[in-house]
Amino acid sequence: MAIRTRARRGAGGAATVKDVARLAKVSAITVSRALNAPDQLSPATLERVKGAIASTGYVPNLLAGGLRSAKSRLVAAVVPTIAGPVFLETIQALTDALDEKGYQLMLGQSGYKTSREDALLDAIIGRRPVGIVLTGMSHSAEARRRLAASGIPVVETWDLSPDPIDMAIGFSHAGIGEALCCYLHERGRRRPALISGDDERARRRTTGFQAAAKRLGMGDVPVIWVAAPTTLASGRAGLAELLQRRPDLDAVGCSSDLLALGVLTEAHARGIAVPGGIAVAGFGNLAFSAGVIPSLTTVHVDGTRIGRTAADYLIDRAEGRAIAQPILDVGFSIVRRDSA
Amino acid sequence: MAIRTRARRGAGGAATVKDVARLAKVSAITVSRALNAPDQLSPATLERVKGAIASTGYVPNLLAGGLRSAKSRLVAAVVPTIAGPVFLETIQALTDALDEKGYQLMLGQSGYKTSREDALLDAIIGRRPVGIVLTGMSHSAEARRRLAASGIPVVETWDLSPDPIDMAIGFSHAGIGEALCCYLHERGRRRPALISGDDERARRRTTGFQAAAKRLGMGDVPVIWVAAPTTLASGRAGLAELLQRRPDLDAVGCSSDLLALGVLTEAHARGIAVPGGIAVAGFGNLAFSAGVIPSLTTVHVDGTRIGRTAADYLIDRAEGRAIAQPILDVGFSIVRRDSA
DNA sequence: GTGAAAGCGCTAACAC
DNA sequence: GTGTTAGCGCTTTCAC
Repeated sequence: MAIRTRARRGAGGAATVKDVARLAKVSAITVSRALNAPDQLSPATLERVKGAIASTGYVPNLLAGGLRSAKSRLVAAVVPTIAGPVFLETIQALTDALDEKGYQLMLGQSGYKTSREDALLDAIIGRRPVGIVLTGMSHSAEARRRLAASGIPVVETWDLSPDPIDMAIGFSHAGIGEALCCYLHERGRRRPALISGDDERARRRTTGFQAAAKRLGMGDVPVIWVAAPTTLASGRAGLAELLQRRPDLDAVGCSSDLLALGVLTEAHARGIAVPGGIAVAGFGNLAFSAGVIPSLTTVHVDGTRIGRTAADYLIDRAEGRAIAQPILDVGFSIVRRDSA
Repeated sequence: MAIRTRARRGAGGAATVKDVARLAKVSAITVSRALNAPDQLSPATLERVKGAIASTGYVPNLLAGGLRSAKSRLVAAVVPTIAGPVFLETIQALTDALDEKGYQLMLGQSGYKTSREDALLDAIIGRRPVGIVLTGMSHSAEARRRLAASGIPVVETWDLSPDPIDMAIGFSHAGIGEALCCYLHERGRRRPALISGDDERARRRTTGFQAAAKRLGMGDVPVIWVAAPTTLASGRAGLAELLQRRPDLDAVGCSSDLLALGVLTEAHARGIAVPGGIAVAGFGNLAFSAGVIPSLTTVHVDGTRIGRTAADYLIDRAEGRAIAQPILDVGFSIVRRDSA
């Protein structure tokens, strides 16, 4: 009877290496090798072990393996919220790229509230991920310190801070604001206004736009600040308010395509021609932006590339390879369409 | 020297219970208790241990803890793709609810391709999560078998299959199709058509709609099938094609709000009045749906409730509580707006 | 090509 | 209240 002690299958416990080993008449380590280094085994043994794995339904416990080998094959990503459409491409690409290489993604939301950020960090660091991807997160000094102290590779994305914690893949938000302002100026617009979400990155685009406007002699640019996440409704309300403040405006830059769609909608409701009366530009190049009438001029950022590169960087680090460009500017492009 | 052997701080290794224990002059288990059962300790010891934790920067290794206690505090969620806006609310609510109770989310994408589904399942089961949330996933028989064999609690969401693997939180897709058909019929529409994504759940809504139409004597309902993910552009193209097939149609039901926005756009481009000429209805009640002109009649499903309830169910299970309603119908509602 | 022993970092079980 | 011992399931190391 004592022999059957470990055969506690079905009683809550899953099959372990030992169960498989016993069945295949090999040692535990041979089972491990059948999965991690199959070419170290003779074909015959390999076959026998595989059979035993199949018939026991054995699925290796990655907690145990990760503990021993100090390789968790887990990557953590933190976004402010997943409900905004902005970072989805990046997360999608990240998950896919990780999956291809046998890594998994753990997702955390910092949710614009700093209070829980520390608990979230502990939960992440505690799982000893091979890397952490920070996306659109404005982290406290304390958070930065803890991340650095943890020694876990970190990639900050969707931004290019002057002194990243570790690695960074992003672009210049101020640069986008400037570029958009110049774009509108070149097309003859002289009285632009902005509708912007109140998150940090949108704010930086706004500042960039205003600086460029000043330089180009377009004077002060009125801004409507709306609470993130931005919506179509706030875009409509924003245009309405802007028209009161400055009835002669000839261009509206929006910090998201959803806001821009709101502006298009409100303009249509009021009989204002776009781009005849006012030009409208968005940010994000969402799925609907090409299809609306008039089609929406916007700023495109390659979120997929950001996610995929972040995965590559972290896996390279995990596997001991050097990163050629730890700070990578992926740039952006203005997608010229009918609305501006 | 031998005494300092374990003090490998900085050399890649993070602080462990032992490091903290040594510093606080207690045993390892006392450190463990300071974190997991603080009221079992005297205030003085607790204080000392906390100080040691702070000064070592100790973050418990959850892999080790999870291995020993067989409690991973990890929940896995699988979605077909995160890039569609449909499941976001659910994932957001799930993450938030888990976070509140000290659990984390691991995210996987089945990506419409069944091939990698098995590898994904192994990666998930291998981490011994306390539960798995399946969202909008059409799983193979083999996948069902493996999940059931794993003994891990499973919640299937956004659907109500007749024989769930374990638990289910969703609603009837066929019921939505029927309800929408009746809604249009009541409003005097007699020649409806559909534009539908080709995923399984959309297909079920379509079938429900057609069955109801037949019962109400509206004859065959033409359907345009579009590839998932659905876009505004495919909605525009869909309406164009429908008008060729059936120039006298008076209502269009869409399997997503994005498709419906495409239909509104195309109708506008062609000078067709909505709802005067044709009525338009969507599905999903996305952020923009209330704000467009005309505002979009659509079907609302409480994705937040689904996510939150899924988290509750799995945590209840993990902590040994019974689930009163393992199969929960959260229903749906038709949001009556201007377009229909 | 295969195995035995040891131990990753933590906590359950049982002392005291 | 606190400590000792053992062991979760795996893989590293060294042996043959």
